[in-house]
Amino acid sequence: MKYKIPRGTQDILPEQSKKWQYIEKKAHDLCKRYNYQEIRTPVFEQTELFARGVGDTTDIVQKEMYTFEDRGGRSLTLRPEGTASAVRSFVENKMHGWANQPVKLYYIGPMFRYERPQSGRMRQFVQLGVEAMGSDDPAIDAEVIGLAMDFYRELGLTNLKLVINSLGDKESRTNHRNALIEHFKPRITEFCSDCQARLEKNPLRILDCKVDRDHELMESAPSILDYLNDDSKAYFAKVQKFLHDMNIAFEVDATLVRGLDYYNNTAFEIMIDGEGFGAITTLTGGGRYNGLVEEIGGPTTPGIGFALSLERLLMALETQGVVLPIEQGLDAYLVTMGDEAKNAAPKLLHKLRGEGLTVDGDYMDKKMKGQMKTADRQNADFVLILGEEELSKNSVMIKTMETGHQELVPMDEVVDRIKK
RNA sequence: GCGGUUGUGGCGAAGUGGUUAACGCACCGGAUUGUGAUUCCGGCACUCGUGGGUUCAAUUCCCAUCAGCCGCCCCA
Repeated sequence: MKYKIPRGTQDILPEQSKKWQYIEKKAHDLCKRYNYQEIRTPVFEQTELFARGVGDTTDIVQKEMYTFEDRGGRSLTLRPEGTASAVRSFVENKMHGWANQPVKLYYIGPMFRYERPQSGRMRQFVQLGVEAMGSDDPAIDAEVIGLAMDFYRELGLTNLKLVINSLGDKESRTNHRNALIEHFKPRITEFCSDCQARLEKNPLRILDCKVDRDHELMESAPSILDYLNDDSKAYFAKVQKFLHDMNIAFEVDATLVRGLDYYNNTAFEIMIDGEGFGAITTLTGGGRYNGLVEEIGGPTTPGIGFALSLERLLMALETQGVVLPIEQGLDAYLVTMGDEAKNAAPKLLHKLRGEGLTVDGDYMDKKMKGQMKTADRQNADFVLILGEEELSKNSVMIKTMETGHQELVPMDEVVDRIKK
């Protein structure tokens, strides 16, 4: 084969795209109920936006971006995530001046990261992202988390685990980070090579290392929760109270770290339990990013949001055997015999479709038997048989496929007959 | 960026250094000249991911490369 799909991408074929349409519609409906409005931004942005927004020490920026130069010499990047774009648009369109605050936005669209593909990780993948900017009320943290949980719940997913943590403000984070380095550094050689690399890069990650989980220094390591200042502590307590009030189960994990630089205070992940799901169990990641709008050039504005992958959602639905209520099949299939009937087909099909019916007919010049077989395969409720006999009586033979019963119906009663 | 594993028709899957590359499913045609099941009969791979090498001869051996899958890192 001469041409192949690019690595880490996929064609979503009709059988799958039905599911996509279903979950996308669910997302739109749910966001509407929560009063979040859709925003559509370009799939590429100035490279600098991501370097600045996502953080130039992150893996995403350092080694995963699709960056290219356009003919005008501008450095552009296919978006690796959606928050930076949403914030850019917030600032550029001066949304901080909008009458309704906070500004509550969502988007669904493809993101791009240059990584080695594996289960649940593609180079092009689709995220549903939700962002609320302008409020630092802990109630909106709970709202955003609740939206994500509702989305999964309404689609029928079970065995979900909500994990939350507080990363504190910038000062708390720096202090904690230094404490961690001090804690591990003297004996870092006792740890795996990954952890040794993590020490300077991201010491927090040492805490959830699978290799060294039983090392005695793990238990005694300083917890971020002990480094929160009073405001951060009170804020985190409020978020937990609201989640509790909303009857949303969660657990606090002081080792939960998010990989993007912009997070502070509330951080959360929604994970899935269960066999056969592969190594990647995080379905949703999100958190608060109070410094980001300012970083991008806007006024000081708090924000919180999350992103979830639709591919991973579909995988989860698949492994849990959730069947989505997707309609399929035709209302009717038109079978014709003879040239005269064949010539009358377009007019009849067009009329039926104009009445809102899902119908199809033969374009492969098949014999009657073949046409019947096609109708059966396509799950048609009715077969409309049109031959010389029917034409001469200005009628159509309507066969109910399930029962096999059939009767001759005058042409102008066909629509009513099928609709009921 | 690193590691493991796989690559034969639309799909699944055998196979061998040398004559027509099994079989199953699907599909197409016929038996049934106006009817979807089943059954029976027939059809359906100038070719074994791609490129190169070894050989009289390669789908089979060697090398490279690309891709899929799984994992590490990281992330949604």
